[in-house]
Amino acid sequence: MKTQDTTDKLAKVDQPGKPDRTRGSGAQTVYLQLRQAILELALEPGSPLDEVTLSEQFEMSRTPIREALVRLVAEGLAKTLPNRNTVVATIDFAQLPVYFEALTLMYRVTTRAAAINRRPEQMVTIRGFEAAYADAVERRDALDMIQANRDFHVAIAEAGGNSYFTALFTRLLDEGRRILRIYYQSFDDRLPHQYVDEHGSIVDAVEKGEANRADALAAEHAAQIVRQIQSYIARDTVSDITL
Amino acid sequence: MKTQDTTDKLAKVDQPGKPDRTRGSGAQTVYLQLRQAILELALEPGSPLDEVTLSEQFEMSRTPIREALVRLVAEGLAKTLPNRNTVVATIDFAQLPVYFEALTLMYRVTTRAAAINRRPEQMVTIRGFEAAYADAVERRDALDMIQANRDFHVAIAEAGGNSYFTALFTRLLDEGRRILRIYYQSFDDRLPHQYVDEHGSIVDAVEKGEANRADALAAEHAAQIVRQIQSYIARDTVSDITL
DNA sequence: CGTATTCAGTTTGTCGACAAACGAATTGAG
DNA sequence: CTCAATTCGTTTGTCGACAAACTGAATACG
Repeated sequence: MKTQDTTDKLAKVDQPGKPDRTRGSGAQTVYLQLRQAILELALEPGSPLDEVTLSEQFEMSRTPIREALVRLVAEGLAKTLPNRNTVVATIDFAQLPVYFEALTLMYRVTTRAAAINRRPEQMVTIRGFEAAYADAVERRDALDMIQANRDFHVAIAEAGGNSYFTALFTRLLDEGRRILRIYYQSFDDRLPHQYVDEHGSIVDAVEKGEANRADALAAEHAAQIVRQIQSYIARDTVSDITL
Repeated sequence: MKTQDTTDKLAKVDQPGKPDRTRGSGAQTVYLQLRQAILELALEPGSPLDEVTLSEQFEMSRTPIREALVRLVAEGLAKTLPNRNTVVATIDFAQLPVYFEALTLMYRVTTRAAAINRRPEQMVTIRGFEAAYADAVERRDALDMIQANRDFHVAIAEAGGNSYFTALFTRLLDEGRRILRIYYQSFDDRLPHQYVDEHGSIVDAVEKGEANRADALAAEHAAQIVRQIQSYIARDTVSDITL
């Protein structure tokens, strides 16, 4: 993405040290960028993450690159073949039911907890992301929808106050972006509007502290999403994509 | 008493003059050993993980040490202070309620799933760990109790077939070893025997595929454990341990 | 006497280099 | 012409070195 221009080098002769990059930021930068690229499918599942190539692209040594890769592997977003190379983690469609099961439970648990533990200032944040989602739907911007939807539910989870649930939920939602991204490009506009309404109901239940209702609404919301993705998969026979 | 040197805590058994170790094993070895030491409280929470010291102890360069530390940090077992050093993660007793909440839910969910998805050969494994736990109770070996109890429930979780739940549950149980270890040294022998009975009931429900009963039993089992730990904490006013 | 500053000392973050391990291409035998 | 052994090239795993950033003590200044 960042192509080096030789004229730049010549123009910057008077600067002795070239890469002004704060000390601890190397690995962190690479980690965040790679992570983003993987979740956005800019890096396809299975594509190799070559250390020397990356070190050239990011204009730094292999060491910070390596640290970023180790972190990604620990997070499950990449996989290292010993003595060989590291590749972007593949999406295993056979594990989708299990993924949906976990996702649904986390939807329910975090929303229920939020209804019990929410504080006023957290509701402001939640409402902000709710509006952002509605706005993205209005503009039919699928990417912003995904982002705002994620932020909305993560905010609810944080209001729930259980960091273990929040962590798992966040990971599930982020991992889901790789699936959702396919999904969100292929449906009509009716569903996002329905989700906006469902978000409204959830916020209402959370704010009023109605835990059981919040739980039920979250369950239905999750079921709605799962149903749509499943129908899309069934429709297009993506089953043989063994990425 | 706070000035413990990590040297004696990680006694190196390796002596013969050949530092030949298979290529990819360096970082992995350090990671596993440090992880074990942290979970066993051989490395106290808050104690520093100095890279050069560790590299001397393990007789290897700082690079594999560093990779191990990065992994531990990613897993939440250590924390890096930028440009300073890395320390063993502290146990935050204020987060205990949240921990118990997550632990209880995972007990329930994994046991329920096992009752639905278990296969015969998995029951064999489960019964094996069940016996191992009973045996450890018989021998009054607290360490083996912790280990067998963990293996028992992880085996059940694996029979449940949801890798997301298994992963979170495993992490919770392992993290819990740091707490359980204190706990298991301080109670009378009555409770472990009760746990043996509860394990028996759970296995029975799982084997018969009675999901609701398995769920309820797991919930009660978890509540029992939580109750005991809480009473222990209340009894000894450990509240000011700000590790 | 208290506060700000300077000056070591220590530990990390990053670098370039080298050799092991593995896959692919090449060669040789049947 | 097929298949096995060998060589070659590429990528990783590990190493030692160096400079930056932070800590804490010692010092100067009000």
